[in-house]
Amino acid sequence: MEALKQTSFPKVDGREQRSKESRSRILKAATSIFAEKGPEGARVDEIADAAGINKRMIYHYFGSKENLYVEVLRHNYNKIYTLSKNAIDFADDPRVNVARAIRAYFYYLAENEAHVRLTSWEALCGGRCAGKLFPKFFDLIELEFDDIIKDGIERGFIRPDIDIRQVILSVHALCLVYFTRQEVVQSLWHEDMFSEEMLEACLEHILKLVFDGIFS
Amino acid sequence: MEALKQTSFPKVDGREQRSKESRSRILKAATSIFAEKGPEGARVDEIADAAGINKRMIYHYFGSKENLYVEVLRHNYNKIYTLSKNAIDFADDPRVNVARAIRAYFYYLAENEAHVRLTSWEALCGGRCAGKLFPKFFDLIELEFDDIIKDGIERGFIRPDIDIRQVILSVHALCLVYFTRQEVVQSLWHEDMFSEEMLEACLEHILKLVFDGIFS
DNA sequence: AAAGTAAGTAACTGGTTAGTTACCTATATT
DNA sequence: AATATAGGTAACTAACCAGTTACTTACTTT
Repeated sequence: MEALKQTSFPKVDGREQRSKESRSRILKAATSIFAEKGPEGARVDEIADAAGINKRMIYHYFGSKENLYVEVLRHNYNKIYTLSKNAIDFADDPRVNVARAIRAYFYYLAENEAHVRLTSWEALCGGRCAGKLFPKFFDLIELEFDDIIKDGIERGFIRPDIDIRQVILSVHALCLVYFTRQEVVQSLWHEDMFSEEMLEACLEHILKLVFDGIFS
Repeated sequence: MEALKQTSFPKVDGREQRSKESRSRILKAATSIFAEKGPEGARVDEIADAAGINKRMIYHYFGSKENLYVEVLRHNYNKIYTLSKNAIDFADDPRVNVARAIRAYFYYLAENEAHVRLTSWEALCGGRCAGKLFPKFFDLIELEFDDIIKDGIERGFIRPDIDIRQVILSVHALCLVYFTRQEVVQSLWHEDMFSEEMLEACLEHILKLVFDGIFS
């Protein structure tokens, strides 16, 4: 490997590689610590420790704590944006489409605590970024659902008086609440949640509610 | 008024009165600043300024920032606890009961931003208090709804396979989301929300969803 | 192999903040 | 009127934290 010293093939463990690794270690550590403590509570020293690098390097790669935070958010929004872009896949029955979309979102939240917490901090700390820098996400969701739901209304599956934006917000709320309001979940169930069966039961409840309501 | 110097009638503007007023001014200022900035972001000096008293007095009346925060939370939970205790009022139609309960909760949230934000901070900062100190609230709600919904099931208005806890959580989620996720609301509606008509439209959507779902 | 450059370190700085101290003032009791 | 006590103030302190400086190490290029 010492033979590969041409310009186009830098040493495998060379500066460039280490640099990239440092940058991504910082971003990973920052994601978990910003998610845990929020943009105010997170400490630059703690992020540096968790990333196993010197604090100076955070300023070298990201300029400031604020900038690092924005980068963490961008990463986070890109992830779900890409995911939902690729999730579009039309089936015949609009019920199947809606159910699949809800299921995908619900399990994404269940498996990405950092996403849930980062957006929650953003919501509380005045949406310093989310709303302004990454507004595309809900535009996409709206467009996506628009197609599915208009198709459903045309074919008589969905009530024509429905407001798509309300539906999106409601589904958002119904999925999110299990992960953002764990004190409430705890105080209602008095036991540990989030086994595979429990999650599936919650999702099923959401689907039943969206499809039929609670009244018979 | 200077004549009323007996033991049982202290001077109107005496120490006791001023003391009580100071205490409640601190509590009021603390509520609004803790709600705005959270338990970490709130500054004791800022609370003192807002209350128009010296910082020393906060330590005199409440001992510590943490203690003051707990007191603010206790106050907040007592308020809604008392409110929902008094809201029980059986009508014949379980639909009327459920609709009234949802309406009351929705408008309580709309009119009490501090409550919405305080519980949101609590949810994120690890429920240092809410879950442990004030678990009675959801027990009460559960008991209350339990009656209403069992009555509804017996009389064939409500689907018998429904889990009451899931219903409570869903209603909680559906009402809360308008006030906790304003970036999402903004990015869906692109306009200022929360006029009287808009609020009523949102509530109507929630009721329709709970009563019938979105499918026809 | 020498020079240049980027990665990395440790120790520091200036500003902020929870909590304290020493002191003053007004009210209530004797 | 004298004394005790609770309400109130300003200035301080010890800890903490974002960001910086001056320096060292190691890789890459010539």
